Formats: sequence, structure tokens, C-alpha cells
Amino acid sequence: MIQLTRKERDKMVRRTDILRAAEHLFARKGYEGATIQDIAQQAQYGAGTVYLYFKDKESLYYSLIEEKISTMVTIIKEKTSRIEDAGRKLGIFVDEVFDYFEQNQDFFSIFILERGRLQWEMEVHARPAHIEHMPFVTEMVKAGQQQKLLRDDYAPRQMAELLVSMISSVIFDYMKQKPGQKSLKEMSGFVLGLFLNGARKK
Amino acid sequence: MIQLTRKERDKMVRRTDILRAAEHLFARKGYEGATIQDIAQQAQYGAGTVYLYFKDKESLYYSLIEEKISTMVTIIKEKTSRIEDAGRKLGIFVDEVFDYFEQNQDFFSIFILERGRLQWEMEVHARPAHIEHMPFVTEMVKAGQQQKLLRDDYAPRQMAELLVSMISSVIFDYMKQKPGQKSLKEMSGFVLGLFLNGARKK
Amino acid sequence: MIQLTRKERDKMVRRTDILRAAEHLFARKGYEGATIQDIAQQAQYGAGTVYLYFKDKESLYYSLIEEKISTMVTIIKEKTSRIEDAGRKLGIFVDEVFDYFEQNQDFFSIFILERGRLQWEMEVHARPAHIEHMPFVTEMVKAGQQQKLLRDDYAPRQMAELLVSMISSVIFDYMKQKPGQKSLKEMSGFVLGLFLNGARKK
Amino acid sequence: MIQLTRKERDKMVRRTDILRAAEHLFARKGYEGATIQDIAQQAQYGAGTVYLYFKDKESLYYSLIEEKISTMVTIIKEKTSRIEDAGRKLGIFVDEVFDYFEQNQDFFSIFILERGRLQWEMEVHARPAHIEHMPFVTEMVKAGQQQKLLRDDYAPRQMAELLVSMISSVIFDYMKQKPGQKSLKEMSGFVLGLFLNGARKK
DNA sequence: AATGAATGAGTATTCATTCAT
DNA sequence: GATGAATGAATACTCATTCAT
Repeated sequence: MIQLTRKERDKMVRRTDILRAAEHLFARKGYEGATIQDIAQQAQYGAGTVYLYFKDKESLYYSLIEEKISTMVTIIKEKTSRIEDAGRKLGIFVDEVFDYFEQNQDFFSIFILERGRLQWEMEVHARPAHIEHMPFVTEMVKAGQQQKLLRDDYAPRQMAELLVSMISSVIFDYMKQKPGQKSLKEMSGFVLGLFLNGARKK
Repeated sequence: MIQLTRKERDKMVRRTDILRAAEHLFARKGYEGATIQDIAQQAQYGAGTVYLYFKDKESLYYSLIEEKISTMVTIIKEKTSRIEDAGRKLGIFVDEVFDYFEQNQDFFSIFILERGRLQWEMEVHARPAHIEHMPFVTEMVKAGQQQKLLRDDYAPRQMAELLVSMISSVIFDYMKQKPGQKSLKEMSGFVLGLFLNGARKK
Repeated sequence: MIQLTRKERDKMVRRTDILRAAEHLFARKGYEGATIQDIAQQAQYGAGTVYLYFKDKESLYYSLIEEKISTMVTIIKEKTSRIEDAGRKLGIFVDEVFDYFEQNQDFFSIFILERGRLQWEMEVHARPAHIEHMPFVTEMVKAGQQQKLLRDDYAPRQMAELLVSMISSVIFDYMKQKPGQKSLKEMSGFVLGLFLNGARKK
Repeated sequence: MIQLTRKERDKMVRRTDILRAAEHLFARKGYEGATIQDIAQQAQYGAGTVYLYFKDKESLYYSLIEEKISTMVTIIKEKTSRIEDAGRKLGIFVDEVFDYFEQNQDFFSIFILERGRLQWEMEVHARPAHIEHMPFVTEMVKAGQQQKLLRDDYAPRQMAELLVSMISSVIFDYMKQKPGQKSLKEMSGFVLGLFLNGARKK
């Protein structure tokens, strides 16, 4: 078993190396602009090696997105699992997203800038995995509605989408402004405040 | 003069044919996926003809975006120019965007799905034209702040970005749901309500 | 007849305009680099017009060369026709070539730099016209041999080729040296001297 | 080390295969006429493979010329290095050029027929490598002047150019005459004799 | 397992030539 | 005759993917 574990660990290491290189390059050059050759080189492997870990370029791309989102969702779920109050829960959620963003700017570049491709491919190829975060956010909104915090005349999923979109927008804006004038806290408060006020149950 | 006008009209017709074909294909296949060959064929011209009207593929792409946005902004400016009340002005703005969207779904596919590319190219190549709409929206928000309708502790541009992003999000959502359960009016009201409430001056 | 003559004269004028433009552009951009569009524009005609006067691009190219050489040969024949002495005849020939060169640098650019293409096409397509000058030079050399001025153990044509080649070489060299340090007289004397000495009958 | 050497040898083999195919096709169709596809096919490789060994078409072309000339110059330098007498040195030089020509007719086709392009590109792009032979010839001429064999009232480089041009001319002539009536020895003697006599110091 | 050399399908763009006006 | 817009064949080059080592 140790034998196997070591092997598996090695495999994981290589896979992660490649994903990290891919993240770096997709963020800087976009999906079409980044070549497998580049990514392999950056990861210090041969081009063929990439294909031992990922079926093709597309698969590498989506694996990257999926795993990043999955990690983020896991982290945030942990932080919010014991909190009952929907307002505080959403607050922590928003804070944590901005936090994760700060530590994963490359990934957010991809996620936000190539959102179009993601969604499009998703529809066409029915790859739902990387929106694994949506059900989670939707649940929080639903809780907010049940706690009479949020208006309930719109579908929770719809409101969740809007919230996520607002967050993306602010992050996007932030990425464009290199001087970094806004603090993460500020941005987080801006979005959350606007959402909670806007969607407050009268 | 009639001679000249006819020629010019012909030229406009061809140009428009090509733009329409490009809109169709970029919306369905994305920038990289659509080939000049495809576009020319769809427009019923030879591939070389495209290059009589546009310098290169990129130029075709950006001309398309720019002209579509420019038209939309022009229409909306007309409809809102005489209205003083910022709330009503924003309301008409949102309504009109949804209206324009309904008649230009291909274009919105491009605009929303490839927003990443657009923004990125914009930053890198300093092509500001296709965000010609932002200053306009920003102005409305600023008026809203001056009329004590909207909170003024955030920059108007930032709030404008958020509003546009919210609209995009809802349109995007709508495009994904083919059954079309939501009416445009509903969506428009949803976004506007959420924004005005959320950003209301206390 | 005047009617016809005028028409013909017009035709000649256009043809010459086009040839002049072609000379200009072939000299600067080479055969492949110069486009019919360019040439037509430079001549201030439409692209289609070129095809009223020349069958195709190749034909335009060869017509240009042929007519230039033909003119040169005609001029030089006139100047040398009454001279009996082969040495003087060759001397005038060389002088006149350099003179013609001075007034037709564009043409010489083409002739010398694209000599390869010319010869190659000549062989393949059997277009002998533009070496119409060779028989003339060969005749002079033959006269030189008969007058015991030049050695007669090599074929006159061969020696004529060599002389022409030497002239080309010096002109080529001159064209490369922009500062123009050598006078035409000098170059002419250099070539002629070397040839007459080298090939002198012992 | 054997491992490495084998790899390197393989690489050299492929490179040489491609160069040979290129030589064949450039000689027959000229630079523009020969396509990378053709060359790759002739060499029995895929088109993409060519780009593993050469940056682009131009680079392939110039590499070919440069290496061929370089080889020739190396060979001739060896054969003449110990000879002091400038006359004999030049004699061997001319002989050896004709010899090399006999074994590299394709290359000489390119060299002579496309001399124009070569020179032009050289001037414009400052690619001096493929005239690496000129300094060598110039040195021999200079030695000839110092040994009072050749007249010294002209620059050695000029006289060297002329000699090279004369050789080219005779080779060119020979290539055109398929029946091959002239022997190499004869041609060699013709050129050398004419040059030495013509440029002899009085 | 890892490699990276080889592949060849795929595409933007140019330009000689035609032909409707 | 003159035009110049339209054409589409032609081609260099890239890059995801494979496979012999």
C-alpha cells in the first residue's frame, strides 16, 4: 500500500504541477493563446506528459476550473456551516470569495474573463461541474427568504446568480484598476450591502 | 450625386451583410471558432470580399461590437434625453436594454459571453470605443446621486458597472433558459428594483 | 486616318504610362513584390485597364524588358553603325551601355537583379526576345576576331556573354555603392580595358 | 555520450534531408515558386517538421546558401592555403569552383539565378554571411597586386567581384547549354586566362 | 512512465484576373 | 474602352495530439 500511495502521491504532484502551470498561462494568454507546449514547459514536463494526466486541452482547462471552484466551495462551506443567520452567512460567503480571490488572482482572471466560454461550453457539452457553487449559493439565498430577510417573489437561483454576478463584476473592476485603490473589505461591503438592501423583504 | 449615393448604398449593404453574417457566427462559435471563410459564405460573398470592407478579422469583430453598442446607446439616449427624474431615466434605460436585447440576441451573446476578451483587448490595445455606453450609464447614476435618489458613498462609475453587470447577468440567465419562462418586463423590473433599492440613499 | 492615329496614339500613351509605372515598381519591389494593383495605381489607371494592354503580369514584365533592351540596342546600333574599327566600336558600345544605364537605373535594377528569373523563364518558356542584344554584341566580337584584335580560339558568343556579364557586374557594384565614388567613365574604361587586354590576340 | 551523439546525428540527417530537398526545389522553381509543402514532401517529412529545423522559409533559404558557400570556401581555402604564388592560387581557385559546381549544380542554379535576390536581401537585411567568399577572393587579388602580377590601379574588391562575376557567367552559360560541349577545364582556363591577361600589370 | 519529435489539419490573408456597369 | 469590386485559389505557419523510444 505504501508503494501504491507513493505512486499515487507522485501522480498527484505531477497533476498539480501541470494544473498550476495551466492556471498561470490560461490567465495570461487565454484559452486559445496558451499552448500545451507552453504549459508543459512551464511545468517542467514534456508535452506528451500532459496527456497522461488529461485527456485533452479542453479537459485540462475544465479540470482546472472545476477543482478551483470545488476547493473554494469546500472552504467556504466549512466557514459557514455552523452559522444559522442567513445575513451573516451571506456576509461571510462574500468575504471569503474576496479572500479566495486575493490568493488566486490567476484563477479569477480565467473564471471571470472567460466566463463566456465556460458557460457556452457548459450548455453545449453539458458540463455542469464547475457551477457546483451555484447550488450552494442558492441554498443560502433560500434560507434568507425563509428567514424573511430576502424577498421571496423571485426564484432563489435567480437571486443567487445575480449575487455571484455582482461579486464577479466588482472583482473584475478591481483587476482592471492596477493601483488597487479599493480594499477588499470595502468591495465586499459594497456588494453585500447593495444585495441585501436591494433584495430585502419589505 | 445619385450615382454616388447608389454606390455608397451598395457598399453599405455589403458591409452590413458581412456584419450580419459575422454576428451570426461569432455568436454561435465565438471569435476563434468562426472562420472568415464561414462568415463570407454565410454572407454569400467570397472570402476576399470581406477584406475589402474590414482590415482583418479582429477589425471585423470590433467594428461589429462598436456599431451595435453605438446604435443601442443612440436609441436609448433619444428615449431618455428629455427625462429629468433619474429613477425614471434608469427605468427606461433598463427597459430599453432588454428591448434591444430581444431584437439582437446574437449580438448580446457576443457581448456577454465574450466580455472577457473585449475587456482584455480593451486594456491591452486601448480600444475604448465599445464601452461608449459606460459614460452614459455613469452619468445617469451621477444624476441619481445628485437627486438624492442613490447613495453617494460610492463612485458613480462603480455603481454603473454594477448595474450593467446585473443586467448582463439576467440576460445571460435568460438566454440559457430556452423555455423563456420569464417575461422581459419581469426581468427588467427585477434588476431595476434590486438596484434602486440596494443603492437607495437612506 | 487621323481618327485612327489619335486612337493609336492614345493607346500608346496609356501603354507607356503603364510600362513606366511597372518599371518603377518592379525595380523597387521585384517581380513578386510588385502588384498589378500597385502598378495600375501608380500609372493612375484602374487595375482592369492593365489587362487591356497586357495579357497578364508576366507579359507586362517581359514586354518591359524587351522594349527597354530593344531601345538600347537601337540607340547603340545607330552610334556604332559607321564605325569599322572593332576596338573603337566595342569602346563606344560599353560607353553607351553605361550611359543608358545612367538614364535608366530602374530598368537596370530589374535587368541585373532579376537576371535569374529572366534567364530561367527564357529557357523554360522559350522567350528569346529580350536577349536580342546578344547577337549584336556577338557580331562586334566576331569583327574583333577578324580584325585580329581579339583571340579567336573561343566562340564569339561566349566572349560576348562574358563582356556583357562584366559590364553587368560593374554596374551592379556601382548600384550597391550609394556614395557613387566611381565615375561612369572610369567604370567603362575599367571593363573595356580588362576585356580587350584579356582577350587580345597574341 | 553515444546517446547524445546518435540524437544529434539524427537531427543532422533530417536537417540535411530538408536542405537537400530545398536545394532541389529552389533550383527548379525559384524561391517563390517552391512551397514548403513541396519541400517537405520531397524530403519525405510533414510540413510542420521543416519548422522544427528552420525558423521560416527565408531562413531555410539562406541557411542553404550560406552552408553551401561556406563549405566551398573551406574546401578551396584548404587547397590553396600553402600556395604562395598568386597566379597559381587564383588558378586553383577557379578550377575548384568549377569542380564544386560540377557536383552542386542545383546549388549553383540558385546562387547564380537568384543572385539578384541574394544581393538585394543582403543589402536590405544586412545578411553578410553568404558572401563570405568575397573577402577570400579579394585577399588573393590583393596578393596578386603585391606580387606585381595584377595591376593595382583598381581596388582589389572590385577586381575580385569582376572575377567572380566572370566565373558565374561562364557557369551560367554552361548550364544553359545542355549538350555540354565545353569541358570544365576549358571553361576554367578561358576565364582565368582572360582575367590574368586583362588585369596584368604592365 | 515520460518524452518530445513528427505530424498535418486548419486558417487568415493576398493578389492576379474577370466582368458587370 | 475603362473601371475597380468581387473572387477564390494558393500558401506559410501553428499547435493539439500521437507514438516510438
